[in-house]
Amino acid sequence: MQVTPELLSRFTLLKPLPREALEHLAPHAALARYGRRAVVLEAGAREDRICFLFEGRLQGVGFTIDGREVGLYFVEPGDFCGEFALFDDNPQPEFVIATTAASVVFVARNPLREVMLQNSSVSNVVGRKLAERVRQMTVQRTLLGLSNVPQRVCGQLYLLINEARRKDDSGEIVNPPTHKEIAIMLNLSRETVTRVFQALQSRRIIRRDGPGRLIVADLASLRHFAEGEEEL
Amino acid sequence: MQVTPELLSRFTLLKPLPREALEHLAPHAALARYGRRAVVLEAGAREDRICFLFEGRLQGVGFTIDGREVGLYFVEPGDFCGEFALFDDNPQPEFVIATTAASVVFVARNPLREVMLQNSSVSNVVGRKLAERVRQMTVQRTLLGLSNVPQRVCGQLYLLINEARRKDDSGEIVNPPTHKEIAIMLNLSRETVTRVFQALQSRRIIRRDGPGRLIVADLASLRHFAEGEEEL
DNA sequence: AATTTGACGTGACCGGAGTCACAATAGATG
DNA sequence: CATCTATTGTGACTCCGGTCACGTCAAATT
Repeated sequence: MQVTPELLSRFTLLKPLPREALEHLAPHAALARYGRRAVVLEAGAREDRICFLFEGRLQGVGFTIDGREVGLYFVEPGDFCGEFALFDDNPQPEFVIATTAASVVFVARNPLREVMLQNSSVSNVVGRKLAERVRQMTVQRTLLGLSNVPQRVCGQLYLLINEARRKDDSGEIVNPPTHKEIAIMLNLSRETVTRVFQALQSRRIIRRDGPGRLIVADLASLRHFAEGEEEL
Repeated sequence: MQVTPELLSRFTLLKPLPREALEHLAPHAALARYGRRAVVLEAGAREDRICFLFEGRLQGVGFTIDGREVGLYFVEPGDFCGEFALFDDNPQPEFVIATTAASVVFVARNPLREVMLQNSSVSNVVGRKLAERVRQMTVQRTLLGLSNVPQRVCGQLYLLINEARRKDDSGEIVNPPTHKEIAIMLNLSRETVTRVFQALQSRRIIRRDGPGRLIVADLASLRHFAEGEEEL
């Protein structure tokens, strides 16, 4: 499938690039579609391409030795992943899996690396991205440190809203992760997440709105619980 | 305190730099000493310098809202931390604290950033470092996913040996972290770590050798426990 | 030498999250 | 429409790691 420079320019990372650079990259780019649960990037593989998400949602996951899944982060449209390949030849540390049907654009590693070196803006963006990733992981790690489990769930919900749009006192999460996915992110059992959701729903703090929309009606309360000022 | 180019060249990041670059950086560098438990980098502060560790050991730690400490990583001599400042102006995400008396060299951010941009090797090393950091956090996160707690402790011990030198079937950890510090890394209580250590000691798998040296006598067994092939 | 501090060790108790088992939906698929 | 599968919902039981409350010991500080 042919990828046009215009398509590439829709990704935030590549947007600031001059036209020639995009035209240089386009021949080395390919579009791909994945179904739910499909593996987009494989852990341990030395990937030679970077993955830009066009639509859908991806999740980075690891696996413990005993087979448990470990959720690491989500990738939203416009964003990219697999950027490690730009820096070294070490293998991809984690799997990236499509949590919904998704279409992605792969850009070959070496051309992109060249562009990056010549274009300090890209270099900066990728660096920032990595730094941002570390920050996010730090926050996530901090969440895991919370001994109060409902608090953890509320904190995660709050983070998810941050990533999406948010209004004054309410917010919504489109295509929310399933309970199981959240559980994996937070090192919890699926049932525990369900129970916390039940508690939040009975308090009118969150509410489902059809399939694929979760409405947070009382953002302030959610934050209270997330910050542990109130026990659930 | 005056910092010489020679001193700077002892850090792996700066070693490959040409002499002029080091001389350019030296005037913007400063040596500092910290006592145990002192705060080297403050979370939330917009640091304008990068921290190179000369001797001692540092630990990156976060704090949850309810005041619990969250251990993130260790910094060993020759390594550096606070490299976020090189990429953006966002605040330092976590505290960096001296776990032992430590001496560090601070290098001002802007000169180093200039050197980095002109010197793609440095740019690469810093990028690799960040990537490595993400990998390490991923591994650490995976450890936290283990439901079996003794397994978690063994895994952490195994990681700590990796970082230090290791022989065929035994290894040693110099200046091992305290039980409390390990507990913080693994989201456990100090007592639990102590109990696991007791179990490992009674099985002759690990052994203290005076203060500041922990000997792993039976590395194979440790790995077995870490990989969950045997229950503790 | 006396005192303080912090690390390590150990038992008893308890709460809360995991696990298991099952039911009830909701979505996908033919 | 009928069927199958994935997600969500709920109860009962169990277990294990946190917490508390000590005691011991070595090192640092006076």
